[in-house]
Amino acid sequence: MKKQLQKIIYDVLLKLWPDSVIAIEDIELSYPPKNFGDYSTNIALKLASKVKQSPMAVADKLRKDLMKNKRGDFKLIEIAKPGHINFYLSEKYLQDLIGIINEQGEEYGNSREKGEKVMIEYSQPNTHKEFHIGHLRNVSIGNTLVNVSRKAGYDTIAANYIGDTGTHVAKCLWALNKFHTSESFEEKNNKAEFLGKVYSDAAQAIEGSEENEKEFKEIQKKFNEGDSKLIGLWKKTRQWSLDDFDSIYKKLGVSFDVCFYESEEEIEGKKILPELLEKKVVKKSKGAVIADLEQYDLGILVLMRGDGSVLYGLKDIPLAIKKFTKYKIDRSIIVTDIRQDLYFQQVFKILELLGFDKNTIHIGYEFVSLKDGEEMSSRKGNVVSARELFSQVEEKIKKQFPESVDLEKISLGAIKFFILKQSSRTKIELDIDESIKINGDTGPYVQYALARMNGILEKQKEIELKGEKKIELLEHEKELELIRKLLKFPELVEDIAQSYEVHQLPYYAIKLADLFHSFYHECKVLDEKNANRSLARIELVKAAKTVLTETLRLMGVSAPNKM
RNA sequence: GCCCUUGUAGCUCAAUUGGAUAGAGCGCUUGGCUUCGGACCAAGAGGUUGCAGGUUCAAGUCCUGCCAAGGGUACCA
Repeated sequence: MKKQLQKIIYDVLLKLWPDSVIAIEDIELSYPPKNFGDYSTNIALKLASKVKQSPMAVADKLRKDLMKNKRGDFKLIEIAKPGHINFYLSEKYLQDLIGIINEQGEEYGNSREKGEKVMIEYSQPNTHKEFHIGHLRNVSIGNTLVNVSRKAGYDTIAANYIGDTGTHVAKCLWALNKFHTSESFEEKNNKAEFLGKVYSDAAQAIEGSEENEKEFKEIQKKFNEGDSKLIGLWKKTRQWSLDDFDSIYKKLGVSFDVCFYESEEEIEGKKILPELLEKKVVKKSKGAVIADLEQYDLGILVLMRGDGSVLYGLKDIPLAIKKFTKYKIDRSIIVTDIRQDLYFQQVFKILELLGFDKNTIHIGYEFVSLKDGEEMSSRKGNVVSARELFSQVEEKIKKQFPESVDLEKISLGAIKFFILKQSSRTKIELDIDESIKINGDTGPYVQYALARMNGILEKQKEIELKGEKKIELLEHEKELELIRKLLKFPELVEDIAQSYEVHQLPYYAIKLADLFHSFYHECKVLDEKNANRSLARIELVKAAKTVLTETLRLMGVSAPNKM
């Protein structure tokens, strides 16, 4: 609707003030406050000084011409102080939308193919470390972006990039050799959890002792040189972590189209280094290899240590190049912790200097900390693992609803909603008891709305409604408000694909659930005495169910049929 | 030191990216099931948007200064 309306306004502008016309995309349409219509434009305010008339005069002229072109979609076009033009959709337009939604089903809200290829890299867990609740924020955001991007018509590749090598791995290997025999760890039940523990113990042991540090450095050197025994241990333990990640992804309902590994990119990085030096994008300094980006106000990035070991940057560059050349993408999106923002600006600048001045975007989110304000750090060993969070929340929900059969769906819904609801700019201080709630603005609240819709649609099968479906009978304020919300869904998808602000999705879902609950209390759906209207209301419930289910799907949340 | 982000109701967060009367939930006060599921609904109280200036038809949003919190800033990722 938004786009059609833009076009209509544009045509009128063209006719009235051909000299002052602005680009069609610059005609802003917003959702006005309550009782000011469905759409609103401030174009008259913008145009007033250009055409040297008062905003209200401009608005009034526009309105008169718009009235002639409005067709049946709008019942009213008004102007309001200081120069807003407000559009009120007709009841018929809203009623007809229900038929459109029910016809399109889950495809409602899909945009046309945009012909643009996008890769979204997210998750990026480290092997040999615990998968903790901070990683959950990354996965929730990344997966939502992928789903939204696809729905908005972009050819989207979901990518993972696993940190399977580096200092943390060497530390873990050192500790495994020193403190554990192979028999002792072969029989562990949760091997990934065990590895995480070994890693944090190792980190602390090395920090506190020079002797340990020396030993570890030797192991690290041997590992980097390809010592066969260490490589064997690395391969085995690495697989434990990878298996663990797979099971977590499965539980979360996310999947990746491609998976990159740091151990592989490290080799590529070494290969590409001579070329980088030759092109003078990087240089040697103080024994290390650096990119001096001071002239761009981006400081200095170290790509290779003095001892010849490869740092993250030298792996990310060949990876980025691969994304653009091998996968032929037009836009590259990387989701990580906000603390890496400068780092990625540096990497993107280096890519630009190499001639890859493509569309590269870093989406940073603030980190998750624990309630006491202490930062989670797997090095310190004070992390709350994702699994621990799952089981604690499930337990909590089980206590509340002992009869529920879909604890997993409900608790995952609660967790993902809680995480996604906050804009990526805010820090999340997590207190499991306080944070993951089940009433109010939460996942379960929305799931409950869906369960009610299901309840109605199930019950409908048991009764006989003798009548004729008359969609024009939907004229109750609550019905129309609900439809108005459904109308906005496609525009929301399009918005998020542009702004990457995934938190709008849970807010939309909550508002939609809200309007449904409110409708539910005011309007009885199944009413044999009013069969015609009942049949129409069933169509509305179906449409609401479709849109709400689809909204949740974008967030990676599913809802139980019964709660 | 320099750079970035944040500061909105008692608490946790929104605000269509410069638009109209700054909105939700939790908590608090009150009301609602002989009814399609009360994990719900309806109503109320609660605000100098950190402080002070500036820009314009219009500022929570932009610019300047200050205060407070967090992060980044050459060998972590």
